[in-house]
Amino acid sequence: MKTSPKTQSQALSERARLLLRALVESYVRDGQPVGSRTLARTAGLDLSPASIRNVMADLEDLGLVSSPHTSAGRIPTSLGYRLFVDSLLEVKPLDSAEVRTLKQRLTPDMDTKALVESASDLLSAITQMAGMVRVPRRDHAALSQIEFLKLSGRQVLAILVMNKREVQNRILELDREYSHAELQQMANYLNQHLVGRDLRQAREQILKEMKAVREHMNTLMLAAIELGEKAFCDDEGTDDLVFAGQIHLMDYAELSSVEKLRNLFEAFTEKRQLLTLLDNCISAEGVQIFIGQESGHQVLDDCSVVTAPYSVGGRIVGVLGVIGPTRMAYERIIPVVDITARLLGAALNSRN
Amino acid sequence: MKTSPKTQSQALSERARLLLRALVESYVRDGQPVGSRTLARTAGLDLSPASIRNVMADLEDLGLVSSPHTSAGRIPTSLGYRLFVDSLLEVKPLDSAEVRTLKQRLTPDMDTKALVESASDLLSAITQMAGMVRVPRRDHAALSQIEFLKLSGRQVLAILVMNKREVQNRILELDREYSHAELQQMANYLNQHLVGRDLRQAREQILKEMKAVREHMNTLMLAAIELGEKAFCDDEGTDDLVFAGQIHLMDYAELSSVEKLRNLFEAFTEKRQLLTLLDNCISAEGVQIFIGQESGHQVLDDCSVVTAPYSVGGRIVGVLGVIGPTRMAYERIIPVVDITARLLGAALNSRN
DNA sequence: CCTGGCACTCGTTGAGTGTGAGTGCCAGAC
DNA sequence: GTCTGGCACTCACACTCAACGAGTGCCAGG
Repeated sequence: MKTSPKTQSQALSERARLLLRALVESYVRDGQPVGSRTLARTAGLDLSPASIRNVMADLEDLGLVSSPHTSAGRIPTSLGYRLFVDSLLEVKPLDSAEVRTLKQRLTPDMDTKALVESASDLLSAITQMAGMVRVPRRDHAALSQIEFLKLSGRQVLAILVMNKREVQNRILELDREYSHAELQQMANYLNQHLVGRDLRQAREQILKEMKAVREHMNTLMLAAIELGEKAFCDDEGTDDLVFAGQIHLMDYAELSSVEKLRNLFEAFTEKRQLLTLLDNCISAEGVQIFIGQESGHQVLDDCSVVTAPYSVGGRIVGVLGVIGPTRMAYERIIPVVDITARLLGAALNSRN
Repeated sequence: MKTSPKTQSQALSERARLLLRALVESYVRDGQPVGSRTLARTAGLDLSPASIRNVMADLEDLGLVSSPHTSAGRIPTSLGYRLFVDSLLEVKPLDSAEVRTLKQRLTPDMDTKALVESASDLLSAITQMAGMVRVPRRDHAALSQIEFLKLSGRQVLAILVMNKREVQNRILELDREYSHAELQQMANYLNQHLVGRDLRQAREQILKEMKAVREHMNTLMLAAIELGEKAFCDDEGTDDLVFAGQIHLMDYAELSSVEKLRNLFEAFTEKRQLLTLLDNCISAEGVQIFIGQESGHQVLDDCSVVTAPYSVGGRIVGVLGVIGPTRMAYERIIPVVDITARLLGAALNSRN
C-alpha cells in the first residue's frame, strides 16, 4: 500500500480535509459520484482537476472515498462520512419555522401516546426519512393512585394512575371473591403505603412487607399485598417502538431495490434489531450517529441512524431518532433529532 | 368485432369455460402467460393447439383474456377472473391443520385487541399476503359498569366497563371540584339507569333524562348526567384498521415496481381508502371479492381484495380480509377469509 | 509543487441480429 | 361443420458490437 508519507504522518492535510468536505457535500446534494473537475469548480480552492486527482488518490488510499468504477467520480465511504461528521461538518441551526411546528405539536396537554406518535411523525415529516421513538420507560413514573373495581365473580380490574395523568388497567383473576368493601380497604392500604413511589420501588416495598408482616397481620392486608404484587408485576407494553414515515425510504435511489426495501421493512415489523440498537444509545447522552455498517446490523448497511435520548426530570427515559440513507444531510438532521428529543422531554416533563 | 355467433348467443360454450378455467389455474400457479400448446396439454380436452387458439380468440373478443403482446400467451383480465370466481371455481375445503391453528390462536380468553391482531396476523401468515381487520364496532357493546375516580383538582377519570371485560378510560375536565362521595353517588345513579344498554342507547337515555327532569332533580344528579354525557360522547378509536404482513406483497413480481409498492404502502398508512372499501362490505353478508379495478381505488388496480364480515350475537360488528395480487389462489383464499371471520366472531362472542 | 496533456478504463446507450414462443389464418381431412 | 397441420408472421428477450463520454492515472515540463 503506497501512501504518500505526508498523509500518513500528519493525518490529513488542510487541503485534503477541505476537499473531502466539498466532496461529501456535493455527493449528499446530488447523489452522483463526484469527479475532479466538479470538485475543482465547487471547492473554491483554485486548483486544477489534476492536482485534485492526486489528493483524491490519497483519500482513496486512506479508505475515505472510493469509486464505484474506474471512470466514475468518487463517493464517500462510511469512514469518509464518519470523518466528515466528526470534524468537518458545521451543524446548521434549525429553521425557525420548523422549531415552531415542533413546539406546536409537542405540547404538555397531550397524553404520552399522542406525544410519542407526534414526535415520530414530526421527525419523519421534517427529515423526509423514517422517524422512530422508543416509548418512555415507566418504571420511574410515580404511582399516584391505585383502585380496584369488581368486575364479575373473581375478576377484578386494577387501575393504576401514574404521574397523576397516565392510566393503566389490568384485569386480575383472584383466588376467591372479594366484596366491594374489601377491595376498597385493600386499595386504601396500598395507597397509604405506596403512593409516590415508582413501580419498581413499589414492588420492592410490597415484597418486603410480605416477608416482614406475614404473621401478625390480618388476612385482608395480606391479600392486598398479593393483589398489589399481581398488579405491578406485568410490565408489558413498555418496550415498544413507534415508527413513522417508513415510506419515505422508498424514494431514495440507493435503497430502491425491492430486496433491500424488503429487508428494511422486515426490520421495522420485527423491531428487535432496532430496539437493541436504540437501547444501546440510552446510556450515551446527546446525539449519536451510526453510519452504514457501524450499527452492526446488516439490514442497515446502506443506512445511517441518528439518535438522541430524551429525559424527564433529568433522567433519561427514552430514545428517538431517524433512519435514512447514508447519503443524508447530516448537518440538518442532527439538530432536528436533537431539538425534537429536547422538546419531547420538555413536553413530557412539564405535564405534572 | 366479429365474434362467432355461437359464443354471442349462448354466452359461453362448455369448452370455452373449461379452457378459461384451465388458463386461470395455470396462470395463477406459474405467473406466466399461457400459450395454446400448454393449454392443450393441461386442460385435458384432447384438442390441438390450433383449435384452442380459436377459442382463445373468442375469449379475447369477449374481454376475458388478453395477451401482453402478440407472441406471448394469454392472461386473464379482471373480467376473466370475475367469471372464474363467480362460476368456474371450486372452493377447496381448508386444510385441517390450518383450521386447528386458527382455532388455537383465536380463543375467547384473549382481549379484543389481541384477538384482532391475531386474526390479522393469521390471515397474512396463511395466505402469504397482507391481512387486515376492521376493529369491532363498540356501539352495541353493553355497558356493565361505570365508575369515576378523582385525579387532581377538577380532573376525573371515567372508567367504562363494556361487556364485563373491556375497559375504556376517559379523562374528563369538570367545571368544579367534586368530592369522592359525590362522584360515588353520581356513578351509582348512572349505573342504576344505564347498565345493560349499549353506548348509543345510553347516550339517548341521558339526553332524554336531561330534558325530562331538569327542574325537579337535585343538582348532583344533573351533574351526573352531564358527566355521563361527556364520558360517552367521544367515540374515537373505534374506526381503526389493523394490518399485518404487508411485506408479503413485496414478493409478488406483478407488484414489485417500487412505484406501485410505494402507492400501496401509502394506502396502508393512510387507511382512509381501505376503510371506505371495508365499510361498504359491512352490509353485504358473506365473502366479497374485489378484483383489480373493481374496488374503485386506483392503488388497488393490480390487487384483489377478499373480505368477510364477522358478527357477534348475530349482529355484524366488523370486517376482515386480505389484499394480494389479482393473481391469487382464490379457491384457497376465500375459505381462509371466511373461516377466519367466523372464528373471530365466535371468539368475540363466547367471551361473555 | 502544480498543471496540461495523453492514454486508458469502463459504464452507458443504441443499433443490429438471432432465437423462440406464440399467434392468425387457411386449406384439407374426417 | 368441426378439427387440425402447416405456414407466415410478430414480437419480447438476449446478445453482440461500436461509439461515446466522463473520469482516471501518470508523466513531463513549468
